[in-house]
Amino acid sequence: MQPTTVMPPMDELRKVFREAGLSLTHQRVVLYRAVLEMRSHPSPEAIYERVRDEIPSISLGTVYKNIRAFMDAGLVREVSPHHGTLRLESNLEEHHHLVCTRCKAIVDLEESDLEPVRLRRELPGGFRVDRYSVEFRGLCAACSAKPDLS
Amino acid sequence: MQPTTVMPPMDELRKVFREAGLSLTHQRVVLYRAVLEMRSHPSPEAIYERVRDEIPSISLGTVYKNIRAFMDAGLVREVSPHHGTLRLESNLEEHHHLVCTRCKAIVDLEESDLEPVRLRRELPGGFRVDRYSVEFRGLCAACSAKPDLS
DNA sequence: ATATCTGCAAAAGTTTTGCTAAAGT
DNA sequence: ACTTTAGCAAAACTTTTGCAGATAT
Repeated sequence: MQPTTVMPPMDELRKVFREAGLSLTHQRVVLYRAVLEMRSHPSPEAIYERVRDEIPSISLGTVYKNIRAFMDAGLVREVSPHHGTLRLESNLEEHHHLVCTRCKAIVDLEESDLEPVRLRRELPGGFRVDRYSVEFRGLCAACSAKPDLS
Repeated sequence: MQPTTVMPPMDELRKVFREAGLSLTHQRVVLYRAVLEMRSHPSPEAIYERVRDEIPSISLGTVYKNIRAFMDAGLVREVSPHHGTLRLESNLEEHHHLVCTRCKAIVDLEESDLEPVRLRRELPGGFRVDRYSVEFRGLCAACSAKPDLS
């Protein structure tokens, strides 16, 4: 198992939430713990299903609101910067992406722009890789020139 | 500019579409050319806006249907394998992902599982990279054991 | 002539928002 | 007491689907 996030005890949770400006509700504690425990990169729906065992009356809206709060506070992250709407590419060659997290612009990098990626260990059992690509996230020139106003 | 996809002449388009089992409609030709020309990894909405200059009566439904047809035929690809629903992660360390394109499972690879990624050239002007990660796409053991049935 | 496609509208899925009562500080 | 949150419902947004008339083969 990877040495990832450890379940924080209640008094540390209190601190984490206070620093994030989030008040400490039962729903929030259960949701946060669920996300830390679930190693599967869960969807909001999956979290909702899971948390309902503990709080049957919780609403999906509450799940979404808290996920957003956790993301805004930097407690969790979303896996893909362009979830939400489909983005297409016609470049079928192996290549990589530069992604602006602000304006969602995507720019291709040619495969030859990078040294080949090399694994140091075997991949987890039986996974068959078709292809890989490297995603560089950051801010494009235009967005990093503008003020943040968030 | 990258040596990406070149605009195919009409008789080659005819061949491409025939091999994909797609009949040659005006809308389809205009849509396909639009996707090849747009280097911005466009969304369906962006393609719709663009194509409306040429075919004002085209419907958004037709855009979606043809995008799906192009993707199924392998003429274009979607940038992210997990668009459509948000996926969360609580691992805030630098790491990489193994993604099953069939069941959408996501597994973390530790940063130390890979040799560091090295660039051979400067990035396009002014882009500020916050972090990068490598995404390996393929089939997990369970999915590659099952038949395709698509 | 037959199969496929377009446009339109309805529907399904995902996420956000507004409101009031409830809970946290 | 005051502020923030939960639950609920409505709404917004993205994508898919069903169908009748139009177009392609």
